[in-house]
Amino acid sequence: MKSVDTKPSPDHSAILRVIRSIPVGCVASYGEVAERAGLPRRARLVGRVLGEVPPGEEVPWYRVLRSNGRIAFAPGSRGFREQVRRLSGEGVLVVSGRVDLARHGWDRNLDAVLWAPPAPSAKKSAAKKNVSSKKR
DNA sequence: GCCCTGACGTGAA
DNA sequence: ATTCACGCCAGGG
Repeated sequence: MKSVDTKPSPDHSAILRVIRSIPVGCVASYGEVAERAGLPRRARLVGRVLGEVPPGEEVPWYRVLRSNGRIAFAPGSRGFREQVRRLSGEGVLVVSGRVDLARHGWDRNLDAVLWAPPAPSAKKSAAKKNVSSKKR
């Protein structure tokens, strides 16, 4: 036997390693994963690798989304529903196939969360008595 | 080896 | 918010 074995590509394992390290309840974009794996601009490779991951592997593939927080699968498709289900199961809110990265993003800037942005509803209702009705 | 496709990303119109 | 054009790169035909 010379070289008929599988492909232990370092990039491949690096990507899986990063994905496996995404905390529960958090999500990351393909681009982020690629970057953290030392492969900047290789977002597509991340998608390809995930597609090759055999079922049964302990890889939280569902925590990986597009850079805009949208699920990569076509809405309504099998994978789409499965991903929504899994994310919801971890407490990640998914609205219209989309996740609020400022809230669940792994790479999110903590300032955005700790500083608490001004009430966006100040335009419609000029603060009646309940300043915050959503978030938290 | 060339061409097309794709679990992507970003900037511009 | 949407659509388009490009950039990137591994596979498959």
